[in-house]
Amino acid sequence: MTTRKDVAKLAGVSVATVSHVLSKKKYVSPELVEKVENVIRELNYQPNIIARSLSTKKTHHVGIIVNNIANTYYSEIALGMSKVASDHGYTVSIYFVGDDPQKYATSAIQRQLDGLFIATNGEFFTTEQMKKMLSANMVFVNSVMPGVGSTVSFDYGNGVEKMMNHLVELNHQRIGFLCGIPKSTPNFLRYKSFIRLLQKHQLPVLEECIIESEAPYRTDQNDGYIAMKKLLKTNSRITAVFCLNDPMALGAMKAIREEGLRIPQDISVVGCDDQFFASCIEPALTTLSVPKEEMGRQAMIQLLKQMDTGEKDDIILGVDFIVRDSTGPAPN
Amino acid sequence: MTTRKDVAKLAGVSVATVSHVLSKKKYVSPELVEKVENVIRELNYQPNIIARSLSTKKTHHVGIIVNNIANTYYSEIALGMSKVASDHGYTVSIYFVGDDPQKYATSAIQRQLDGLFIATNGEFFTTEQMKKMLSANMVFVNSVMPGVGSTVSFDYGNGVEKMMNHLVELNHQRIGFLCGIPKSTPNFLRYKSFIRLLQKHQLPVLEECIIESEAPYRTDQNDGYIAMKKLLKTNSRITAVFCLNDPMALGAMKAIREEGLRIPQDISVVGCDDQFFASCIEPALTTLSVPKEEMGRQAMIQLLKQMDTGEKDDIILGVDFIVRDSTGPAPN
DNA sequence: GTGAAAGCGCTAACAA
DNA sequence: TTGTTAGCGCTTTCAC
Repeated sequence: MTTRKDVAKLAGVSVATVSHVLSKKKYVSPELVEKVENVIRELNYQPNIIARSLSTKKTHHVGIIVNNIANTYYSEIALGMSKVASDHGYTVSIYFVGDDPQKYATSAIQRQLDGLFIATNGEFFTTEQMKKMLSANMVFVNSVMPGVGSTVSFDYGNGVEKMMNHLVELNHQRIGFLCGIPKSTPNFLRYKSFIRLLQKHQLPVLEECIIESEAPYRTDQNDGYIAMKKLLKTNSRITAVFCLNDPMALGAMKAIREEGLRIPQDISVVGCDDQFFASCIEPALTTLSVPKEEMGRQAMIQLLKQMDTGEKDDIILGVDFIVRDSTGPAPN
Repeated sequence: MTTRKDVAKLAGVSVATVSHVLSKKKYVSPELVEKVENVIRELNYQPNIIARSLSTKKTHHVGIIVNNIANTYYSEIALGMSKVASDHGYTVSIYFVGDDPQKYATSAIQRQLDGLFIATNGEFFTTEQMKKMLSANMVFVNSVMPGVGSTVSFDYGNGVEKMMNHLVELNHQRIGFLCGIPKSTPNFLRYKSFIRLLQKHQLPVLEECIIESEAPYRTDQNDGYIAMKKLLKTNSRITAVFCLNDPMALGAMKAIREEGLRIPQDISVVGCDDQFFASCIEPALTTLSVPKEEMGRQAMIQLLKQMDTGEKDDIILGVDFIVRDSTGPAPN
């Protein structure tokens, strides 16, 4: 490994001078600059970021904690983050929420991460743990965690409202919700909005038609399938079902078909997220569309700002409602 | 930040002793061990990995270069890697193949990554670049890159063989292939096997029915849709189509439906990867199933081995063929 | 303008 | 058995 010392020796200058031309923070005579730059090129010298980090106490390394990177919802968010991060010289590491939250917290501290994104759908860390995690440093949150750091979130409330208007227009009255995670999850906007809007439209809140999945709450197609089977077994004669996300909707559609019911003639299905397959399946899925990559981008931008100025913000990103073919008029 | 020095002072021992109890490599009297451990707990001391790395020249940090993490194919591989990595105290950072391969190479060097996985479907780096990348260190490859590092790959050849047997049994003779990436891609096993097996079964190689996508080769549902439209326009009267992956198959199915054709009565469709949606869509997709998470796991295991012993291996993972409802007898 | 040197937190060889 | 100390490669202050 070639170090700054090697460069200095070959260029006949001091190590400090090499640093100065590298950082461009101090004036160095053009002759030396050139000489040093030549040697750097010649030796193909690459500064050691680890050493720099130790000295500056800035690692330019951030982490993102996600539920399940194999879910495109999270991976697209991660993609957005990575793009912005990369443009700013940051490296991003991925931590999967697995067994032990403490483990990630520990690693994040020991690695001296400059920042951390929390992109999970539950409350995996307590505020206390969070604060400790980066010793009062910047922490990013996607699901809301007041006071700890900036937040970037989707305006699900608004999205759910548009969806409910749509369903009501189509005369749906008995509407189920495959909510995936526990109703009691803090800041569970989709759930809260769902209830609020049922009430607003004076529709019944059918408790037995709001189906939570079992831990570990994968909220994937399989959870959706199971939940929908359960919902159909209740015999509640719902005419429409809202699903936490598109994979769950996909599973739900399968369950519906297996019962010999048609979509949307017998049951309308609404998903959430507008994942890549939503427009391709048959029938194409009506869904809420959230700007996932943009969220990742915004999150990283907020992190950068927070690291720079200490300012914390709460960003809310708009949600679109996309009507496709999986919703139709309620049957009589 | 509390350092080892703080611990030493409070415990009334030397910094070395603290290290010794931490590393457990040297005997320390039980009394001191306890004293030190108490102080560590009291101060909530966390060793600084950055500093350790600088000293040991091991970062316990690996990188993975992927095409598109938003593709579950890659994200599941990443998941497998991460799990094993995490179990061994490694952190994994993700690099997205974007504009500039050089950029990742540089970052990997400067960050002193211990290892690097290359999980892309093209030849983004030359062997030369690779070698330089980690100064003859361990590099992992998913698509084959002889001599540079260990490889882990899927036995696509075998999978394609099973698939072709299936199609031939169903009397398909004119078979298309949405191959996504250029046919000329090195080690393009699926393509090579496809050709080989057509010949083996004495079926025609319909050049105009092997559709490459356009750069940047996203090989997603949209590429599949476009490619299938193109294929149908050739009027080649194919009765079956093999797709590079499941998302492309999904797009292809949409294109087929739009032309008023039925699956599988008019055209049989085969995907590849067995992604999560394959079994849920209608008709359920016949596809090659590859153990993605297992591949990630194996890759990390190989990396660990390579870092430990220097041994390089070539692992080949089996591929299953899963018959579902998107394939049926060829029409007359 | 340039360079010497202290220090970032930790490891590990060597002393005591 | 425990402690001293010289690095690891880089930054940065402060002399010269």
